[in-house]
Amino acid sequence: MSNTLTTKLTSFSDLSAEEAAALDAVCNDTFTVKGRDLIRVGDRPEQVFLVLNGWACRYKDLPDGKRQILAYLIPGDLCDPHIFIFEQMDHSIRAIGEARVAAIPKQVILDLTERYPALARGLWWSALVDEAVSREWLVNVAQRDSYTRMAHLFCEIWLRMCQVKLTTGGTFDLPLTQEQLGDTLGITPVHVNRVLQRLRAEGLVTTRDRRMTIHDVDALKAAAEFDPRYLHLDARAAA
Amino acid sequence: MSNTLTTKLTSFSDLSAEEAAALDAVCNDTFTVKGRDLIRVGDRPEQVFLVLNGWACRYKDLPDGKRQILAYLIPGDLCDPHIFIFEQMDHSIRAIGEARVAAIPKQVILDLTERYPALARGLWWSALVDEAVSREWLVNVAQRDSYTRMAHLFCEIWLRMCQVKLTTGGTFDLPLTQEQLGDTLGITPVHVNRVLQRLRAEGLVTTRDRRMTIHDVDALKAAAEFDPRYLHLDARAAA
DNA sequence: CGAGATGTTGAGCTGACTCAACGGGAGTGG
DNA sequence: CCACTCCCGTTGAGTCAGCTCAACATCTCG
Repeated sequence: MSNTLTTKLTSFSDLSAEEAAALDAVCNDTFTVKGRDLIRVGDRPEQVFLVLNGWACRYKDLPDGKRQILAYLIPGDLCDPHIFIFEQMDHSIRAIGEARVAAIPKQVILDLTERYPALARGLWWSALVDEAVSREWLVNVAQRDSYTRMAHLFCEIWLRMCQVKLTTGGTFDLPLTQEQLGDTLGITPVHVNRVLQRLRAEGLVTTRDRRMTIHDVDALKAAAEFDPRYLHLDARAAA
Repeated sequence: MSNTLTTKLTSFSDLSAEEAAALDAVCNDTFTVKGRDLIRVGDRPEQVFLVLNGWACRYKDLPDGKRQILAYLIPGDLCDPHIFIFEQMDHSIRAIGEARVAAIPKQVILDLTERYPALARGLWWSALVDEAVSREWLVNVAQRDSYTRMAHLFCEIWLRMCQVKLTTGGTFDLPLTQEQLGDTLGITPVHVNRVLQRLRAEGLVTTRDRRMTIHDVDALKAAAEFDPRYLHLDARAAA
């Protein structure tokens, strides 16, 4: 069984058996964390983390105690291979709930991308998608009301989970508390609760045991004004 | 007189005379635009643009007519050299006011970074800073009220303009309309006006003829809860 | 000299916030 | 096995930052 990163990259372009094997081999140093920081502001990481199971997030804390979640790292996500150009991290990365993570020395990544150009290209593509997602989050928070905003986030998570084949029916893991959703969307936990209730009342989603079910993806997309192009999922078809 | 990109990269690490010259030589194909798109959603650009004079911005339009500005490109800014991995742009880039721009074929960039590793590293660093800025914008819009938010934006612009030596005293070009400020900060033009008046009333800034003067940078930083670390300006000192 | 773009002001409205309370479930310790 | 506590979700009621709508003032430029 190959790792999730392989699954993700395969959605971009075919990998040879050798490349897939090289990617899998990279994950020998794995460990489990639970709700703890993997990387903290000010660190200068010498390794790259790959999420194998569970979720993590990038976030920033503000002096007044507020927190903003900048991105989710779901299985198959790599926290940036380029970061070692900076002297220090300007944000932190933390596991959400329990997560299994592989630590990969940066040299291993460098060797890998040098030997296998297809992998290099795939990782590039993946990093660019992460940037595109970040841009869309800005649009989301700045321009859409809380209802549309939350629906939009769920559509995005849905598609990303589909990409790594972690959905069954309309259901997938969503290990977030309402507070964390609030820190993602820039709204209060109280308000998250009310908006979520509306989405449930309209029959769009159900949540249960840290899992979410989307009952009508198209209806949710419509509610979210969702245009999936920014995820660049079609790279394979177009290439 | 060398171009502004050279100035910017020099703030990261020294460039040899040869490297600086190579960078300058790249800008032979220049032109002037005024408030028009350089790149549009759906395009697949085969070249990279370097802003020499004036400003440009990345932006996205929404179906309901709203617009979000995602980033400003000021002199010395390159619109990403990696974008050609994607099939199509997911946002547009437009000149703000009148701007002089150099069009650089992507192959020229590739050659340059291959021949001069120091340049490659500098461009890397610059791209990473752009990402860091984008993350901070998300924090800004999601977590800070409109007053703090606007002050924060002005602090950032101030430091970026300083980096490319485009400030004189506390004054610098700010070719933005209040509507564009609104599209940047996620607030109404009407509200931009009122917040701006408050910043003026408190003696923090003055605007006149599309130029801004900051009268007390420290006071403005305090009002903005501004922490400049995300701009990674100290790369040189730390390295 | 007219027209569109930009900036300014006033007045009323509303989406999201604050504060405060309560319920249920999971873990912990006695 | 119960009592306690903490975390998380839920609900209600009042408040406010920022919005909408609408008018008007300036300015630029053809």
